[in-house]
Amino acid sequence: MAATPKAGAGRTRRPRGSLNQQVITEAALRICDRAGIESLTFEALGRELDAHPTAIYRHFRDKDELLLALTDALHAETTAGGLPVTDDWAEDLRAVAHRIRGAFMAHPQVGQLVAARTARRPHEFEVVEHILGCMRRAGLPDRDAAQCYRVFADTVLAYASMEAALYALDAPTREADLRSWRVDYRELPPDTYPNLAALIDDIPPLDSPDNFRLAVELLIDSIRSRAR
Amino acid sequence: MAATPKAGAGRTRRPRGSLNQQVITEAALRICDRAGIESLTFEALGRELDAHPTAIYRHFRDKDELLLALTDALHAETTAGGLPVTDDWAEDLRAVAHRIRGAFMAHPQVGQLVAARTARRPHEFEVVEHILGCMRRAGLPDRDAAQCYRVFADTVLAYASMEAALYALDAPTREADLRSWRVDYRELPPDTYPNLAALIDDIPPLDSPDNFRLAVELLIDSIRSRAR
DNA sequence: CTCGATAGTCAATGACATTGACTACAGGTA
DNA sequence: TACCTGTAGTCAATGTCATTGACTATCGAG
Repeated sequence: MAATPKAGAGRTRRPRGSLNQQVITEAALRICDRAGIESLTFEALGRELDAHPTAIYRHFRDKDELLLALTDALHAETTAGGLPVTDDWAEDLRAVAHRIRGAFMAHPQVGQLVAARTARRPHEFEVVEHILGCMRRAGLPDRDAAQCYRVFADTVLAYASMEAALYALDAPTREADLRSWRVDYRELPPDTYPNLAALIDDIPPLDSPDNFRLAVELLIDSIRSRAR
Repeated sequence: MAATPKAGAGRTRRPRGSLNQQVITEAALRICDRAGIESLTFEALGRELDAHPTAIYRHFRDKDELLLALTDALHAETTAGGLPVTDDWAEDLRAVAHRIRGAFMAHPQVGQLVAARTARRPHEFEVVEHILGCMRRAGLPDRDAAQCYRVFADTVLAYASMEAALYALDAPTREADLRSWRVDYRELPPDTYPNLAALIDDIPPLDSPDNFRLAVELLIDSIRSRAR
């Protein structure tokens, strides 16, 4: 029965204004979430949209441009509904950091792209403005506020993106990575690696959410003491 | 004149034991440094080694395994000659962080892979041991030392990898990314983005080496105060 | 000297992104 | 109403890759 031909089961040509960056981006996001970034092909997009694969090229110059749009969608999700501003700048920094990580982990297949493709897109403006505000409210002078913004923001992006990458690995590979810590590291000679031997049981797993939390706290603590 | 046929200009079959993971990895590194990661194809590797492209498959299961070997080579370069241990744990942490970044920036095409492919390989053991030692010398109790190790190491890897990714972009794309900050951000409405308008001139460029430096200092400062 | 294992070679194969030519349709104009 | 015209959607290549299975030369053990 209609063995999935070109563009929809015998369907007619796709109506004229029915494709745009928005619907294509959403379809791409669905494919990534469902089947992984390596399944995001023009072929698959065509199927998802019930359109001809190359119809995408009328809306994105190439695949890279589509990927950039996906990362921007993540930033949009971060700021959706507005970023909360309280009278506690540290709490606000914490909140925005975890919101960024949340968006990345909700779509890890896309989140892992952010570190590789640093492009700054429209939806990031709001995050920049927000974090800058926190730094000023912390009491940092302009120069320091600007520098700490850059470092805080980029550290959060880099860390969250790396965690997303781990989370995006297929199960067997990911398991092998984690196993390496649980097993291989325990078999090293204690006289060559004394610290490792002593602390191996205390080292948090690679995928513990506490790692990101601690990273953020360390940064905030430092910023606080610099503000004095 | 011998228009570069298959495996070397009419050369005979490659001698039997002449290929191994070592020489292949080195050839791959040369190709990445010279022409970029996207030029690292089996075809190109064959040319570089004067061997048949598929000869690689006798030494690496697939391309992913080769890429993993490349990231391990970076860790090897980090620890080459040993990591210096002084009586100042903070200085030692600083040194190892910048050494990691140095290796990544020396081979940015490979460095950008590390965040995406978190796999821990043999040559990283030494780095782990070293950083753990610093944390203990800082005076942190075991549990804290282990947690701070995890966060410090992963932050450094993630940040350095992200910087490598920016540095690995082709010149036009990279220039566009940087331009976005110098130009686009200046055209935003000041009433919607007051902090951005006020601090735009103080924000360090995306590619300033001071960013990484400051990130490391913030982490070290926090670790120091936790050790008390 | 013979055999067997295996490194190196070779010729497909199949998945993709990308391109250039083609077609149909919407909206404007006579 | 009929005729343009630009452009979104379609289609059929093309070229680049990684990967595979079969083939062959070579090394070392016996």
